[in-house]
Amino acid sequence: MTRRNGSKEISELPPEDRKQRPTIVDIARRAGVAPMTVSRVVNDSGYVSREMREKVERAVKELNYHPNGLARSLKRQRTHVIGILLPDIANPFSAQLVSGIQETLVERGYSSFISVSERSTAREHAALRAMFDHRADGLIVATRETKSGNDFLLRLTEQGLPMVVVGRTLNHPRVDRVTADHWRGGYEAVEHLISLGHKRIGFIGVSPINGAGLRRYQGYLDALRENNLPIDEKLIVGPAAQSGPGYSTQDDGYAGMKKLLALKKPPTAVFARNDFTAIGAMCAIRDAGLRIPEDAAMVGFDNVPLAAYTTPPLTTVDQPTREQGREAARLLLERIEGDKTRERREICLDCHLVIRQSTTNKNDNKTV
Amino acid sequence: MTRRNGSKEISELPPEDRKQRPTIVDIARRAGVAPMTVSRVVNDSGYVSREMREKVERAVKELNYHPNGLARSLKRQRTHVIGILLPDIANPFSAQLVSGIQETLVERGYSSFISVSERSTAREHAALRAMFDHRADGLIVATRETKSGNDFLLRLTEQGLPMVVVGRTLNHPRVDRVTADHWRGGYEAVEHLISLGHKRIGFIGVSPINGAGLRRYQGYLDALRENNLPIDEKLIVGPAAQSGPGYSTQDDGYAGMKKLLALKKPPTAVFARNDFTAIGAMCAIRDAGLRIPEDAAMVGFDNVPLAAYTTPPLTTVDQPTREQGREAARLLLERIEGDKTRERREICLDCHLVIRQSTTNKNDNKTV
DNA sequence: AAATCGTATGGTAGCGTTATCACACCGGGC
DNA sequence: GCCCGGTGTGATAACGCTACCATACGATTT
Repeated sequence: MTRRNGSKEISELPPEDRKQRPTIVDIARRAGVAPMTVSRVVNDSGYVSREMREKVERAVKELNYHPNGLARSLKRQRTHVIGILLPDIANPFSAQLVSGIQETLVERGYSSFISVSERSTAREHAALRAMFDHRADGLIVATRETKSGNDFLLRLTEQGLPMVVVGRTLNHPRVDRVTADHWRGGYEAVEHLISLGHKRIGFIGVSPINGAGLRRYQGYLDALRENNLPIDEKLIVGPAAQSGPGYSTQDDGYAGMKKLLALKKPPTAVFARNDFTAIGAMCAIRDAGLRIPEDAAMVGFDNVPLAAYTTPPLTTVDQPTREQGREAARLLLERIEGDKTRERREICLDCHLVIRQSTTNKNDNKTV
Repeated sequence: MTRRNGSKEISELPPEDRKQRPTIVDIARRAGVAPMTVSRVVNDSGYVSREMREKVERAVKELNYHPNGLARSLKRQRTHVIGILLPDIANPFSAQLVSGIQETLVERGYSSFISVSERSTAREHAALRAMFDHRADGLIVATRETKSGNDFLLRLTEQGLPMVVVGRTLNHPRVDRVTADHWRGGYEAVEHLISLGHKRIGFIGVSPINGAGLRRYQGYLDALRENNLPIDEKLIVGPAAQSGPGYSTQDDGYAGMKKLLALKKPPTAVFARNDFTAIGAMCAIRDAGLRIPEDAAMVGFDNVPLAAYTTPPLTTVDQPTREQGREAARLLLERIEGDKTRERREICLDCHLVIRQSTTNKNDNKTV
């Protein structure tokens, strides 16, 4: 009983009851071996005789020993923890991304801890700082780009923290990148509308701040251009400029669509930045007493599970989110366990259009 | 240059370039003081002269020093990290809960790391184990109850890990609990339907496994009983029994409603276990060519942001999720920083019914 | 018979912090 | 002149673990 002091508390409990978590020394004593031998058994490394191994394993079980991850990580200079930074959580995209990441990580013996920035740069900083200080072995970052966020990420990279970004950019030679081809997804969505005869096609959800970086929006612009349709800025509406990183919700969709419907010549079809925005917009159309798709067709982006259950079911662009997660984790582990300084790598996966009744009701109008 | 060996790599880089993160010793050397003094400056503890403090602060800034959280936590026996265990992530409930938790935590100087069980007990175990091994100071658990999950949680509690459960139970004298009054929420939802004249009211989303534990469902049963309406088991349909913990999605809602509509006497109103289930059910009603609420009224639970944007907007029960998060964090910190062995405490917050057009279209039929 | 090798175990030293004690200085009160 | 309390600084020893080296023994090999 050389452990701890705080003398008063000790006397209140019988010494054996003090639920101190056992350490490797406790196990060693109990099994009558050296701590080093316990370590070898627990980590299954080096030579241990059957006899010793059994003694140790018995002691481990009896005291319910689990190694202290802090001490182990400190010594090994490896935590086997990957930090995942998400913009927000209420979101099928986040869920599938995490699911894909974890799929790869668990089979390689890593755990992952998630943090959420909630569109606040202060929170983003705090989360990154916490991950860095607790020495995560690497980071997967899926937050939206901001100036100060980027600076911070670059600083961490410079300090040697391996990093992969998903669905965004970060310009650094040692930061890998995984995305889906949002440009093409947007392009095909708009081509689909054009092929249905639409000529006035709106876009909801782009804010002046980050329109340049939004590739699905660039796809929209390019599809119009290449089909010789005019780009009418009145048909492009975004969420009210806000302090945080760009984002767009059902509220923005509703408000945006109202603006479009108030125009002298409203669009006959609308491409929304994401499915939630599209859902909000569809509400506005319905509230205006108009029909979808006859009076206004709608396309979303992301193919969230709910998109099959809107009224009418939503045409949208599917991106392989889970696979992006898997690839991101793979790249990160490659860098962590292999060459930390190898040149950046980029992986771009394909999107594809899912046609439902919000653009055409030629199919019979059933959900499933 | 006493640091590290791996001799070959060293010679390839000029020694100054080795991006080793600086330690407290590096700072001490640079500032010409003892490590202890650096520690005092960094932690703002004990006596330090202005002169020393400035020297140290300069060195800290120049080398961009940040203390190693592992070492610090190991020494202090405190990580200042709280683990949050969520059932899944694609979910406004999770988002608001986390948001509330973090609100409280950041102002008290803690960080939080999230893990997701994704309805797999194996994942749940792994996540808990990782949190425990990395010595999180406490846990907030919002996963669904399962036998093996409960056992595991109880073991961790017995080992002295402070814990609060949210929206579920865990029977242990040292585990606090935060919930909303789902029973009353369910009760009021059903009373609302009864007051509109409904007599055949269905329930979607309960599986035989955990119906007993689902308090909103008990509220449904009790409301029927106390209004002398018969409980008809044919009107109660759940997701197909499955291995994992109970859950219910739009898919279950759609399938469940189809079953109900196929009955000889289908219900005139349905209470769904959650909003997503309700949304799926509404699709099934529409696909059957029926009107909401005239042919079938619908009530959900949770008041997710999307509920205001369904067709028609969904009557549902709102629970104060963010506040549950705040309370959970408060209780946990109280236990961590105060009396670790104090008796369990329970906090139950009120729900309230939000009436929209899926039960009555007397209001004018606008979304906002 | 000596050198070599695979197997088995333990000792020691640190990973990067900080609690604790030790010491040293200064001014003031007796 | 001595003691005291407040102030300032550093040395030392952990926290719990594992990399590394040292040792030891039996079985080959030369």
